[in-house]
Amino acid sequence: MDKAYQPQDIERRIYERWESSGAFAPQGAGPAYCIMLPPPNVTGTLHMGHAFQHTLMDTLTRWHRMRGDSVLWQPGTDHAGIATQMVVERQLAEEGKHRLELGREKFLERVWQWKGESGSTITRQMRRLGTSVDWSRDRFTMDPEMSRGVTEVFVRLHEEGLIYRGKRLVNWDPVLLTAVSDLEVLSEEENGNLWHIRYPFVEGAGHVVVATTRPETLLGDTAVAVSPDDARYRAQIGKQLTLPLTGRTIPVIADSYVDAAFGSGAVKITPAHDFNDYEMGQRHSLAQINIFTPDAKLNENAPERFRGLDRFVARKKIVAELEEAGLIEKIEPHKLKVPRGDRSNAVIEPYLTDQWYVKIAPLAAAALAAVEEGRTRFVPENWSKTYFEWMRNIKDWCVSRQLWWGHRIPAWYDDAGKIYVGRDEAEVRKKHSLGADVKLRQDDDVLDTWFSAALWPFSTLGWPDKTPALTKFYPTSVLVTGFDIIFFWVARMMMMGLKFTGDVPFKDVYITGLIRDENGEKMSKTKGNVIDPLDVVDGIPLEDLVAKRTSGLMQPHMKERIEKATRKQFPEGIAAHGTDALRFTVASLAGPARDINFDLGRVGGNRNFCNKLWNGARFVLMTVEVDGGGDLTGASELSIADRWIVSRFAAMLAQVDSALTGYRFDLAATALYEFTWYEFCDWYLELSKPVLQGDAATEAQKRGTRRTLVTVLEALLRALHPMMPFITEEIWQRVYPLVAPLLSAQNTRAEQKTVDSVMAARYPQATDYAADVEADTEVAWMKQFILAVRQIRGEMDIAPSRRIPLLLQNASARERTLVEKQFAYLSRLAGLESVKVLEAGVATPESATAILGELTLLVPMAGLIDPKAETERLSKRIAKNESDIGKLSAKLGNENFVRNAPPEVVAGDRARVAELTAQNQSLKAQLDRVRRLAGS
RNA sequence: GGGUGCUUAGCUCAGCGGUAGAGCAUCGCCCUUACAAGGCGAGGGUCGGGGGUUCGAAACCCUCAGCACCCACCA
Repeated sequence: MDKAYQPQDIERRIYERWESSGAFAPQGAGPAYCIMLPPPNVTGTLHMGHAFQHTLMDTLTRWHRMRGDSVLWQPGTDHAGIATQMVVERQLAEEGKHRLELGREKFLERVWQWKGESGSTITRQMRRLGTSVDWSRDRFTMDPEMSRGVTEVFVRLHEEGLIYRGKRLVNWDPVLLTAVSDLEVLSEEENGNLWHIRYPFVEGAGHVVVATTRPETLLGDTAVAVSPDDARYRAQIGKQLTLPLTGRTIPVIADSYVDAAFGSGAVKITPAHDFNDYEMGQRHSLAQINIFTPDAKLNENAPERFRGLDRFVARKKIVAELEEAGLIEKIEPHKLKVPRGDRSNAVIEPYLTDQWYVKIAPLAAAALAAVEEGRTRFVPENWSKTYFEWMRNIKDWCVSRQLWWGHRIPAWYDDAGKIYVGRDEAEVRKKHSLGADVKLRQDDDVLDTWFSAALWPFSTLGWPDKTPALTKFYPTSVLVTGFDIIFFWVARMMMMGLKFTGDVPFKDVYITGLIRDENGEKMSKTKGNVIDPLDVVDGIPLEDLVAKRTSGLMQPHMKERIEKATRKQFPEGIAAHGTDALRFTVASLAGPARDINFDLGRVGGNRNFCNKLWNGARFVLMTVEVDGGGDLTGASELSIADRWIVSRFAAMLAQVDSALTGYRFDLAATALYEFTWYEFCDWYLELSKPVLQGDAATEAQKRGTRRTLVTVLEALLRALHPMMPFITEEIWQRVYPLVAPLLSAQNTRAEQKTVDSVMAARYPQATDYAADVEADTEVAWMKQFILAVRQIRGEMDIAPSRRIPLLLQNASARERTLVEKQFAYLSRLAGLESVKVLEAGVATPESATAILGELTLLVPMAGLIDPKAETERLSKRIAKNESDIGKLSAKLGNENFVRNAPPEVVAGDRARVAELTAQNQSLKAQLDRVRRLAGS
């Protein structure tokens, strides 16, 4: 084995072997366990959020697989309608072309071509992360089988009256020229104005002042509304006003929606261009005058001089004309929420169009009930509140999009405009007895991408057919996803799943935090703070990183700032850390927090952890192979340290099990890390050396230790494997042959005599290993003993190579026995030359002192220790003890504490005070002696 | 306007009713044949402020402040 862990050599080779072995597909007859991979955009690339969530899913998948479950992790990609279409349109624009010139068919060819070129990027990247999905079942949302499910759902919902077509206001994106759903509109506060405009009365003098943020929509006004309770306007209700610039006459109406306290208390009503006004228009039977073209220019319903003007150009012109006519009362600066499309960033226009809607209330009711009844559980639990809140206020879902890339709506129109919905044209003709003479035209629109995504948990399993996979794996076990798509996706899968399968799509929804940069900022290309997970894995030189972050920026002026920040943050680029270090890091970041700040330093720490594991394994292999010749089957005897590490291992496994069961990947990672480094490497490997390297131990004792070394290591590799698949596989391949002859049948999967990969081995169970209280206690004492000596050595700057003599005072019978029995351990780990037990009353040389219970440890100072340094050390210790004694005594002096606290707590504190007091007594005596020495 | 989180060591985060923890960074001694990507020691926090419950609060309750996010039709 190399001296240091070199991940890049190992990872690719191992992944290829796993994949080609077919081990990612469901195996065996164990209970079904299934995770649906949230399908990434087929033309996208892997970002840190994917790396994070995929690691968690892979950890669960591998863990359950090793526990003997029949595991399906279903992969796939999403066609991502708008996003993908925009990319291809941009490519065309660079060639000076537009999709309308190409026509639908040619354009779609281009998109498929692009999908073919870039579609494998993300799946390739996923392989680098070790993702153990069942690639043989890979799906794409626009595969024929997936599309069949989409059509089926649409037709059935339509047959039940749960899909309808309606003309109403939708969120219209005037740049993309399509309707979008409520969720795809983001409202940000922006600076604007509140224009107070005078609308003169038709009869008589005077006017009503209306306040508006959108003066250009005045041209579509069909009323002015006031509050019925507003005394100022009571007399004007019912009167007619002259709508400026148009000469039209509109009425003053009363509606309780109007807030008398806002603006002027009078609101212009434009039913065709505002959601509230639309509803008020319905209540008062007002006309709807659409004044915009689809790309938000004024249309033929506007006075001629405004026609063809963009809405914002028209706004200026209208305000200018009003001002000229003396109709502007005042203009106030005003902050308002501006709705923008999440993809185009264009200001969204409420616009009257015909669209397809899903009637959501009946679907939502079932989805609400399922979570209320606990059939689906959110983890952490409080996300269910967010889900409830949205579900209770949900509105009908506009599912049609005026795009080309997506599932075309299965509806046909005849020349009279009559609509027929069916699985295909033939079915429609047959069902409605339409002869060949009737011309039918399919709806041009496609479905919202989230419509097909909503079917993912069952469409991927073969629905509408009743496939074995569907029966076995639905409902799936857990959905792992971010809170940002609870509404977009989770809620919709719940509704569709319940509707079409009668059961929830998943039992658990584990909501992860969102990965941000180290300052808590969202990672984005615009901010230039993106860290590509594969750059963390493979490393990237500074210049390449700068180039990557500053190329293709939407806002070129940010370039300089991004470059500067990048050079400052990564003066030497990013080092290669390997996949396992990245995976272990993101797993240990997966705590309950909602925002997760990605800290490269922690990946570095975990790369070191990999190296530690690597070298620990190297030690084990070297000692076992060299010393034992690999023969571990003979008679063996376990040392106290052997029994201890096994006992500790059992405790760690129990922790990991409960952590992973509760989706606390962070706690599982911590338990594994601490055991591996602090117990196995720091203590056990060191404790094994006196046994293996000396002549004192018998062959059986040596064999016992070698066996323990290698069997615990082998099981530890299995325990670590779900989070760190590559390094554990690489080491396991070398370790397993040594332990295979020793493993009982229960340690391999029942159906396999031997396994050729750690991913197919059985996950170690706490109950397979013996807890050993005696060993725990004894080793704990030895550790205390060794640490006490080490502390003196450390603080006195005694070189590690210098062996020192040690004297013991007040040793109890048990301590004498222990010291004698464990002398080899103690002397080796504490660097002792000798240990001498002093009888009571024997004079002691000047020494540095440590106290362990009753026992006093003395390191003679001659030639080793500076009396002044020892004075300081003792004083510090005494002061600390005194402060502790003070606190505890105060507590014990409170009779309420003594009366009410559990007896064991009180007794514990009392014992502690007694111990500290005794300790300080000897320390003080010692201090006096050393002081005299220092003074002389 | 509703709702949800967060505030613990210089930085990034665990702990969630009984003596303040980890990683990284810092300081000291060590190239002790598993590992210098390391070993052994050390320093560093009145757990955002205030109040309450309790024998005991970083943890539970109230309140204030700051930060972040989500939802909503105030023109």
